Amino acid sequence: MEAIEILNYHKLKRTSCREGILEVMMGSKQALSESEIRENFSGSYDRTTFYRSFKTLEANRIIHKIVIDNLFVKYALGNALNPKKMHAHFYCNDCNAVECLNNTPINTHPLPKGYTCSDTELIIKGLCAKCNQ
Amino acid sequence: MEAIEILNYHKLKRTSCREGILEVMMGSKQALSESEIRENFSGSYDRTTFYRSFKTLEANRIIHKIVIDNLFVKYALGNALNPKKMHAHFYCNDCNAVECLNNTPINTHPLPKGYTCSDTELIIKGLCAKCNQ
DNA sequence: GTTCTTGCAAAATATTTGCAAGACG
DNA sequence: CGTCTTGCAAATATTTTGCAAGAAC
Repeated sequence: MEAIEILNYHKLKRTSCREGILEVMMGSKQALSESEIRENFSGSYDRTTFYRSFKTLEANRIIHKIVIDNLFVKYALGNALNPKKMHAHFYCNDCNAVECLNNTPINTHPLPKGYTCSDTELIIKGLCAKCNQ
Repeated sequence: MEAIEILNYHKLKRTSCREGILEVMMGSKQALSESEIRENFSGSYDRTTFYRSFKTLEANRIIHKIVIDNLFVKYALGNALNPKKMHAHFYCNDCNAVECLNNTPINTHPLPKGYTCSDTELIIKGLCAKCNQ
């Protein structure tokens, strides 16, 4: 799926900022921060515009946000076919990379009486293959 | 264990700010934010001092930090006997309360080849018993 | 042409740092 | 008394908001 198709599908206006963000993200295996996306960007946009674009894309479940402690905020593409499917995220303590672990299932967890769960966030921290050498 | 004992045990100077923070936290079943702790505080301290105190207490594993997306940063007492033991956190979407789920085990999760895990963070979001009524 | 998006400037917020004064042990 | 802690002021960083101009459809 191309960036433009995604925008059309969600009935979002095709602007070069949104299109560029999606292209950068589709070209990366890792989650990217606002500044990382801006660095890989051909055009030049105001940060405000980036933040607003992220918000729109997130509201449409095209991308999702991952917050590592308070250190990093990164964004990753959602699974367009199954946007609600939960998945775990991996954070490398060494190179700070963040990636989605689509094959790591999240088990259901027992909760105290009367509690209900709507969502689960699992962040696994450690060292990625490169940093482990 | 009293606040002063905890400080002594970790060879930290007994200052009224640290002592007060620990007392407020020991009196709460929930994780508290910097501002919530400051509100429940008898004395009056600079925010800088609070942040530095949190940092010291966290470095000594007396408390730990829980970050909910980018919305809330809260602190909770660690388990003094077993500070490294991981546990899950519950976040209530309605009342924004955060609490430690000490009885919820965190399973080990399969990782890609070459990856190693040093820590796991699990945040379960939903509604707490009160907000579920 | 109407509605949504952008850029700019400015505000809000959380957190950190340097430095001198003060408290702890 | 030496070291660690505090308060103040200021810096940093991130994100949000209002408003007018501009682009999309």
